[in-house]
Amino acid sequence: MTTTPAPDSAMEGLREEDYLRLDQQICFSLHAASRAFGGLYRVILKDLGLTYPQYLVMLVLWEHGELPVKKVGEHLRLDSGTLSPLLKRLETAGLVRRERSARDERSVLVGLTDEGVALREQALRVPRRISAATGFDVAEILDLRSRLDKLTDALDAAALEETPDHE
Amino acid sequence: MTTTPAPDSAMEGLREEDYLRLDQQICFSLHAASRAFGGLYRVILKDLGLTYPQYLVMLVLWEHGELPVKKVGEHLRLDSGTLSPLLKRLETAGLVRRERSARDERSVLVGLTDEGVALREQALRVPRRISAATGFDVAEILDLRSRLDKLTDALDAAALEETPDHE
DNA sequence: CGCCATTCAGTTGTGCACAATTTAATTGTG
DNA sequence: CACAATTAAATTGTGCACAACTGAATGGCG
Repeated sequence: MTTTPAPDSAMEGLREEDYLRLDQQICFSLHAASRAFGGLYRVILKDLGLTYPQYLVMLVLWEHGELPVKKVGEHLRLDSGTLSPLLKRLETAGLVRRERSARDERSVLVGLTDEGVALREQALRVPRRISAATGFDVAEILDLRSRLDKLTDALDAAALEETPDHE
Repeated sequence: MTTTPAPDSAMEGLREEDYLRLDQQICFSLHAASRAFGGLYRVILKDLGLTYPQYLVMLVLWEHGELPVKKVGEHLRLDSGTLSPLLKRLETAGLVRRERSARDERSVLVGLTDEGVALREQALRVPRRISAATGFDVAEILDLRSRLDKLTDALDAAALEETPDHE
């Protein structure tokens, strides 16, 4: 229980009740925004036959080519428990190919099939539609992105601190 | 993680390929931030025996008291498909009580048990820990919240436009 | 060299999100 | 009043997220 109090100058006058309401606001907002994004992607990606997380995996493969499952997971912050069934579905859909690495038999290399490579052409029109849907210009998007990344780093660090078996 | 690539002032000069990369950045960031938040809440809420979505439901009930399932769903943007099993688990945990409305037999009223009311005392210390973990002050949180809400509204409107059966 | 801790992918189990459907109650309209 | 349309909750089915665990392969170290 070694929580750093982080004395915020502006929070002095707030009671715990106010915190509870403020907290409600921020977690509601983030939760809602995340799901709204997922909802729009769901509609737009329906033509491609991809879900939102599947689209993220395809983006990684389009950019980096063949990768071991581990590396894909590092790019997306996902573990094998999520990726294994997801990749199996992409393989069933014919977009992705999986094979054991010869160099390291523990590792499985994930690569694109011809069909997977071809799908990139369809995907190229997705970002413009998403971008237009946000109503934000590039500067706003970049600014929001940097704030979210900063938030993510802080939250990850804090979660690590809070974890009981953290020595 | 990676630094901002070529912060061009306008979208004019961007090709579709650039869009695809930019898009990757923003959807990665939002996805990651959302899950980082979930991860921290998971750690902090473990003491209370609540998941993050369950905590959101409890916040609504602490603030508004007894409500029909429909109203809870409106506050959280969730439907009965998500809420029914979630509320059943809260009921099993002894925090929540469900009963058919006498006025409208279709409706089910969700209320807090004594135990559910009592849990609020434990929950009061959660927001301060979350807030401290973000490393953001109140002004930053409020600013981020308003941007996210604006984004959510835009995305919802766009998803509606994109829906095929939208007249 | 041989053993053991580590690493990687996969599996299992729990819970959330959401679409589509089902059932029952209510409301609106002729 | 009767009956069709609507509404509320629950159920079913798919997919994602993550913790905990399994099993196989690897690499380090005595």
